[in-house]
Amino acid sequence: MKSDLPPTIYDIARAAKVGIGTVSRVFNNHPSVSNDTRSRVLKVASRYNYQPHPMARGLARRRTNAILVYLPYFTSFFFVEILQSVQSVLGDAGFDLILHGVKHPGNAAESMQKPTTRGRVDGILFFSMKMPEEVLKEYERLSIPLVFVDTHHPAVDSYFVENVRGSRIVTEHLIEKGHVDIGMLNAVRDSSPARERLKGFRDALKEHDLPVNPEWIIHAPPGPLDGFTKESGYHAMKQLLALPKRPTAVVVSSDIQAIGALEAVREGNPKQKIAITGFDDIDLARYFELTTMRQPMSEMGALAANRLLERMQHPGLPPIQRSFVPELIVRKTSAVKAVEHVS
Amino acid sequence: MKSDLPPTIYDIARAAKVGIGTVSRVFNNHPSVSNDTRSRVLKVASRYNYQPHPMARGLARRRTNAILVYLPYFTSFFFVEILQSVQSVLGDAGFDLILHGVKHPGNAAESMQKPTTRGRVDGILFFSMKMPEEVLKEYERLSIPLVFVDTHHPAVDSYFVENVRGSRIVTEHLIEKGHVDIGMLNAVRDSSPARERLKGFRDALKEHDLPVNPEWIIHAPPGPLDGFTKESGYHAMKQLLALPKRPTAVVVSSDIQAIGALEAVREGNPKQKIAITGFDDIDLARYFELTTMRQPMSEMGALAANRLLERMQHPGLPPIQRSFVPELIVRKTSAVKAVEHVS
DNA sequence: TTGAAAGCGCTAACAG
DNA sequence: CTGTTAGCGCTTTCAA
Repeated sequence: MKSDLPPTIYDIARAAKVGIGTVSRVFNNHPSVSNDTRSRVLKVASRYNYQPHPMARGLARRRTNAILVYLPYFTSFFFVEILQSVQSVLGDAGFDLILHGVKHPGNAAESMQKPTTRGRVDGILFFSMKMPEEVLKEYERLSIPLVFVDTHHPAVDSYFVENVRGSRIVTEHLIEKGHVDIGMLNAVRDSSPARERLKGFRDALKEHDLPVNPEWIIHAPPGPLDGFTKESGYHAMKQLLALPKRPTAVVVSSDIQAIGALEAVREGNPKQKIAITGFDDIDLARYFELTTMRQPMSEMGALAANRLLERMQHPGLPPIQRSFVPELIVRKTSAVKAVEHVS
Repeated sequence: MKSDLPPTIYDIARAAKVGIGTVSRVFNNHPSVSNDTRSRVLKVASRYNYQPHPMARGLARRRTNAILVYLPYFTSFFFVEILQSVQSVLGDAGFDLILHGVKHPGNAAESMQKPTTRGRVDGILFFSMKMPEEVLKEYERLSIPLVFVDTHHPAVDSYFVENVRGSRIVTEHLIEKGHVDIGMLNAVRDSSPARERLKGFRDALKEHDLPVNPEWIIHAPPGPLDGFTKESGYHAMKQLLALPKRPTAVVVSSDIQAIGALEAVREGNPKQKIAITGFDDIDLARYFELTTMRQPMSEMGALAANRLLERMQHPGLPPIQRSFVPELIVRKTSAVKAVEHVS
């Protein structure tokens, strides 16, 4: 006797004296069911506490009602905020979120390893990593809806921040403040936001005929989170402070690193203060009075999630590229004057 | 012609000239397959880029390889840290994580609403909320493995922090510092950690024959995250500062609230400083030099995840209750002396 | 409007 | 060691 197993559609059908097809129709809001039978089925179902089995349903219907969120090890503040809005949008649409944190964002190829992707999800939200072309091809072949966030590719819906532009904006802010000797503390060299932010930095200096001192550009060594960590910022700043000649201002590639850098400065207690800027405007930034570039994280998350929903409905849509220009938030850490250099 | 659909086990079987049973065995590491055929199947499979369909597999095998993580709207720092270790343990064991953030932790009954729970997951990790008895009963009836974290129930594996004890410890710390007029800024009144922490606070005062001034015990109004927010702490402290007679020290029910409180104090700039303590020891606490009670978050997460794995293997296991005593971390915010009260 | 039957893609006996 | 077959629980024609 299969006593305690959850009830199946057969149990309900039998108890309601209808065919399983009818029960199915009721649970799928199919119009052609008489009100009478519908309510009868519903009553029986609720008495039995019946709920359609998602796996069986998924198999038959060829969809899972789950979407995969693929992101770099999800410990960072940045993602917490985005995830929130994503979950809100997708959850309301009746989708489950399957989280997949990638330990080392370098090889996103891990993605294809696990069967997770196959018939398990209806769509994928892919964050902040560069997807290898082969992997992308594979997804396309399987024609599984895909949306990029904080990264981009011409063939895929992409929602991202204009890093180059943003980085140029903060750098110019520093220049306007009178700084001439400006350095940069960057994340891991081959991370793409890192590269873009470096470019923006260089562009700004070049445009203002300011020299780029290679000694003042410090990249994080390979490590967790691609160097977008407090520790990385801390060490980079230590390194910078150890230099005989130091910049008066430093552009840092993320808030979290900037906070680490701030700590290093505080410890080092140099007589000449250093202006510091971050990137992201995470919650913490406010506490540290950190001048930074704000990224519209929640907005990006929500838009991307909605786009994924759309694309799942209409697979043929041409990919769109939506970029956001980050906003300069001026706080105290960039208020350091560059006096000694004004001649 | 079913050209572009993902290959099924039949395609592989045909191409490798074996039965589907054999293919299945290969993919399940069943021992009784000759090395010869095994490698042949594997080769064909990789050429076809075949991957077993999780839904079909789940249906046949009666398990999903996914586990549900059920937690209060997952924006808080606390959970980010726990999630990290959970994902690590469960991910390594080959499970997917389905995240479910509850907007209003009050009615965890939402849990049964969505079909999510039914055949979609093999186990559930339930965080920081009190689960209604009826819901618990339902889970038991379905005999779905369940583990509690940061909450507890005698019938369920529970990993939690001893809030009463912890709260008493910080309070005593303040007392030892010479404080006599001590207040408490709490979360929403009916949240269970809030209640427990209040009890610990009271116990400590009582034990030391210190008066409990009801005016100095401020509960957060109903709101997001049960009042475990910066804003809640900020407002509570404002309220306290507005009082004619104020305590010299305040026990706050979480770090994040304490940080809000700190901000209120800074703004208010009272001549008489106030000692403040938090609870949790989130990352931020260090920056604010906040004295607090550290909870072993990652450890709890990992242990709970492992326990869930165990329980899924051996459903009969008796429930265990594992409590953790938080550790007092003394920093600057409690270093305020209570001079005026020493007679 | 409804029931019956044929899959969805896979696993797990059951025979060889 | 391997092929065959009967489900897993549901959706979806196809007739009635």
